[in-house]
Amino acid sequence: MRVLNKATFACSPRLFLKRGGSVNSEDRKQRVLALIIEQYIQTGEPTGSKKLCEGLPQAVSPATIRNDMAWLTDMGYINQPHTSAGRVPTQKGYRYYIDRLMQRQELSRDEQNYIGGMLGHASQNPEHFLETACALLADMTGLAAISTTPSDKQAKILRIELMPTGIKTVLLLVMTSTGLFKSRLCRLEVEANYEVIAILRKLINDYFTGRILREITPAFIQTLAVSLGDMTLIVMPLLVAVHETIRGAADSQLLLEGQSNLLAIPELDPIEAKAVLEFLSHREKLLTLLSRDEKHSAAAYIGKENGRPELNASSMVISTYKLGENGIGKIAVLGSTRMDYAKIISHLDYFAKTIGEMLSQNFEEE
Amino acid sequence: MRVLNKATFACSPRLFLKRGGSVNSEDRKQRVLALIIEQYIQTGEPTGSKKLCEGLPQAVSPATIRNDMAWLTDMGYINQPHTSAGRVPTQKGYRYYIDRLMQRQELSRDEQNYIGGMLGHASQNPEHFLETACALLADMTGLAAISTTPSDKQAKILRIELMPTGIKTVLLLVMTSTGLFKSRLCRLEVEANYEVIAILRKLINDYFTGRILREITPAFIQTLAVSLGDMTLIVMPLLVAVHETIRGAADSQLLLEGQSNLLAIPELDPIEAKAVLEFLSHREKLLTLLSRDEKHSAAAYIGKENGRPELNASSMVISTYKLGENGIGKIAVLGSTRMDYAKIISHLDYFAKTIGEMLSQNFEEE
DNA sequence: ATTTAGCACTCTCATATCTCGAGTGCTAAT
DNA sequence: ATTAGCACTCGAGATATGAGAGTGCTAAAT
Repeated sequence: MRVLNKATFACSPRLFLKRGGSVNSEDRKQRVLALIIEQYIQTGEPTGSKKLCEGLPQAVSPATIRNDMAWLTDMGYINQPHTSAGRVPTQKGYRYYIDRLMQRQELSRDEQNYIGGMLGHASQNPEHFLETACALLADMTGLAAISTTPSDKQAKILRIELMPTGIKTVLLLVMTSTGLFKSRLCRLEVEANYEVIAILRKLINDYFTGRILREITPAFIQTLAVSLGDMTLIVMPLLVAVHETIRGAADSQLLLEGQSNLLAIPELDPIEAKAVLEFLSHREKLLTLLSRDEKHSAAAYIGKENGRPELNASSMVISTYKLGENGIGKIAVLGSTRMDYAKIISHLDYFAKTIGEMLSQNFEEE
Repeated sequence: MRVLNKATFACSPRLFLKRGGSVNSEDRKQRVLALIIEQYIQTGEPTGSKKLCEGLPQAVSPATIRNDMAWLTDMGYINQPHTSAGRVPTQKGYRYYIDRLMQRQELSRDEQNYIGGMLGHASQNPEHFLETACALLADMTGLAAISTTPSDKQAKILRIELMPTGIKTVLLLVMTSTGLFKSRLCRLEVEANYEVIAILRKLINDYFTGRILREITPAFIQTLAVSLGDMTLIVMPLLVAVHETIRGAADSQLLLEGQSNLLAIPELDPIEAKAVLEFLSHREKLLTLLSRDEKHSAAAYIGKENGRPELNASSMVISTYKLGENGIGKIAVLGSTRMDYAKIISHLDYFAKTIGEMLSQNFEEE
C-alpha cells in the first residue's frame, strides 16, 4: 500500500474533522477515501464496504466502513452509480486525494534509464526530439501526450539573413535567441542582385536585430513603412514577410501523440471520445489550456477543472520545462479522470526535467 | 438518379451476362446492384426487394428482383447480414460499381468557388497551405484527410549555405530544386571564423551542388570523407549534418486532419477505430500505402484492397498532385467502405488539381 | 460515543421467453 | 421470363425472472 504511511497522516490537515469526530475515525475516513480511489483507478469498478475493510490496516467491520462511506458521500467525495453498487470517487474526491493523500510514485532507476536512453539519440533536432519524447510519454502512460515547442516571451531576433534564390525572389531567414530558425520565401518587386540584397540586408537588420519578437506588431511595421519614404515600395514585401515569419516564430508549435490511446478508455463512450479528439485538433484552444499555469511542477486538472465541456470526463496533467533564461515549453498528458495520478504526475515531472536538460545542452554553447 | 443513364449502359461491358441471360435482365441486374449500393451508402441499412423495385424505371415485381438479387449474391457482389435482412454490397460489389457503374458527381460551381476561396489565402507557405487544404478536405467530406508534402525523386541540391551562429556552431541551410529549405544546426570541432566558413562553403558546394538527393547515401559520404585526407576531421561533422538534412528533405512529410471523423462511422466499432487511428500514427506505413500508385486520377482502395488488416473495413481514395517537372505529392481520404465514392473521388481530383496549381504558382518563377 | 450484527430493501445484470415483422426462397401458374 | 402466393427464418424489442451485490437502518454491544 504505497499511499498511506504514518508521515502523510501526521502532517495532513484534519479537514475531515467536524464537531464530534475523533482523530481515529478521521484517519480512517481518509484511508477509506484513498482506498476507494486507488481501487477504482486500478480496476475501474466501484468498491463495496466488504472489500474495503480487507484493505484497511485495523480490522473493522463493514458496517463501520459503511458509516464512513455514507459520510464521504454526504460530503461529496464519493458517490454510487446506483443503489446496489459500491462507491466511486467524484472529481472533488480526486482533488482531495491528489492534494492531500496521494504519495507520488517516483520512477524507478530502470524507467529513468530507459527514458534517458530513448531520448539520448534524438536530442539534436528540437522538433524531432520533442516528437520522440511525446511518443515515448504517450506509450509509457497509455494516454494522449501533448507538448509545445519552447517559447520565450523575451525571445529576441538575433539576425536576419537574405539570400537570392531566383530572379526576383529571396529567401528570408530569421534567427531567434531561442535557437529557432525560420525561413520563408519572399517575392520582391525589383530584381535582386547582390548589391540590392546587401543594402536590404543591412536595412532590415538595422531595424530588427535585437528586438523582442512580441514588439514586431502590425503597428510597428506600419511605422517603419512610413519612415522609409521612397524605399517603401521596394522594401514593403520584405517587411510583410518578416512580420509573418516572426509571428510564426513567436507562437509555439503543438505536438500530439498517442491520440488512439483515448479510444481505449472504457468509461469514455465514443461520442465523448469524438468530442475530445475534435477538441485536440483545435490547436489554439489547446494552447490556451496548456498555458494556464506556469507552475514548475506537474499540475493535474480534473474533469470540469479544465473549464471545457468536452473535457468533463477527462483529466490533464501539465508540466513545464525550462530552456535557457526565459524559455519555457509544456508537456502534458490527457486521459480519463480515472488515471494513475501518483504515477503520471511523477512521469511528467521527470520528462519535463529531462527534456529541459537535453534541449539546453544544444543551447548553452551560443 | 445520378448513376444510371443510358450512355453508361450502352458502353458498359456485359460482364454479368452468362449463358442464357438476356440483355434486359442484364441491364436490370446492374441497376439493382447500383441501387443497392447507393441506398446503402445513403442510409447504411440493407435494402429489400420491395424498396428496390420502387427505385427501378421499369415496373417489375419484387419476385423478379429477388431472382436478380439471388444471382448477385451467388456472384459475390452483395450479401445479406442475416436471413431476414435485405442486401448490402460486398467489397467486390463496390469495386464493380466504382469501375463500371458509378457516374462521377462533379463539384458544383459553388463548391469549386468555395474551395478556391478557402485555399487562395493560404497558398504562400507550402506547409501551412497543405494543412489548410487537408483540413478543408476533411471537413467537406466528413472523412479523415491525409496529404504528403511534395517529393521529387529527381530533386537536386541547388545550394548549401553556411552561416556562423555561435563560436563553434554554424547553421546549415540546404536548398533543393523542389523549393524546399531545410536548416539545421551543426557543431564544428574548430572555431568558425568567416574565412573558415568561406572555405567550407566552397568545399561543400563543390561536392554537393547539383547532385540528386537520393545520391547522397552513407556510402557516398564515406567516399567523400576518405578523399578529404587531413581535412576529414574538420569537415566530417558537416558532412554528417548535410547527410542527415538531406535525408530529412528527401522523404516527404505527412499531414493528417479530421481524424475525429473516423469516430463518427457507426459501422466501425471502437476497437477497429482504435486500430485505424493507431495505424495512422505510423507515418512510414502510411507513406508506403500512399505511394502505391502514381495514377493521376483518384483511385479508390476498398477494404482489403489496402492490404492492411487494420483497414479491412475502411476505404482510401488517393489522388496525386503534380508540382513542377517531377514533383508529386499525395492527397487522400480515409473512411468507412461505405462512403459516397461518386462524390469523394471527384472531390479528391479537384483538390489535387487545385493544390498542384496553387503550389506551382509559387514555384514557377525560379 | 462508537462500533457491530442482522436484516429488509433496492437495483443491476444476465438469462430466458415471446411476439412481431421484415425479408427471403421456392413452387406453381401465367 | 415473370409473377403471385406462401411457408419459413431470423433479429429486434419487450417483458419476466432470479441471483447477487451492496446498501441503510435499527438495535444491541462495547
